[in-house]
Amino acid sequence: MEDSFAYLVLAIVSEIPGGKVATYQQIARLAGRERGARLVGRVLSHASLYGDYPCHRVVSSQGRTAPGWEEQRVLLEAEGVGVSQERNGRSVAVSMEGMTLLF
DNA sequence: TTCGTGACTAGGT
DNA sequence: AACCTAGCCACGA
Repeated sequence: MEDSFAYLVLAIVSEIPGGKVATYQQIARLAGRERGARLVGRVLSHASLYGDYPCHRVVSSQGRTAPGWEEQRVLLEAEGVGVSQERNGRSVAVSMEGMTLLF
């Protein structure tokens, strides 16, 4: 298997301090794969198979949370990350006033 | 090998 | 704002 990229991504994710979030692209860059944002998403979708990681602190460039994962929004709010959702609970996004919290 | 798919992005309609 | 398209990269049928 040799998923060195996966381990690298997970290592980076585990370094994200509470209250802050990173984007898939940011992580991809730190992992040495500028264009690998989708790969990061794929790795995180299976993160539970590798161990426990704060994957809820990773959002899209638009601040969008993962599709079909309502819990993520709750977890972020619990850490003090402002989450603004559209009137109808449509798109959920992390508060982006100064956005890009990263680490 | 080609094709469809996905926790992505950026740009256009 | 929502939807669509074209790049993107790894995987499995």
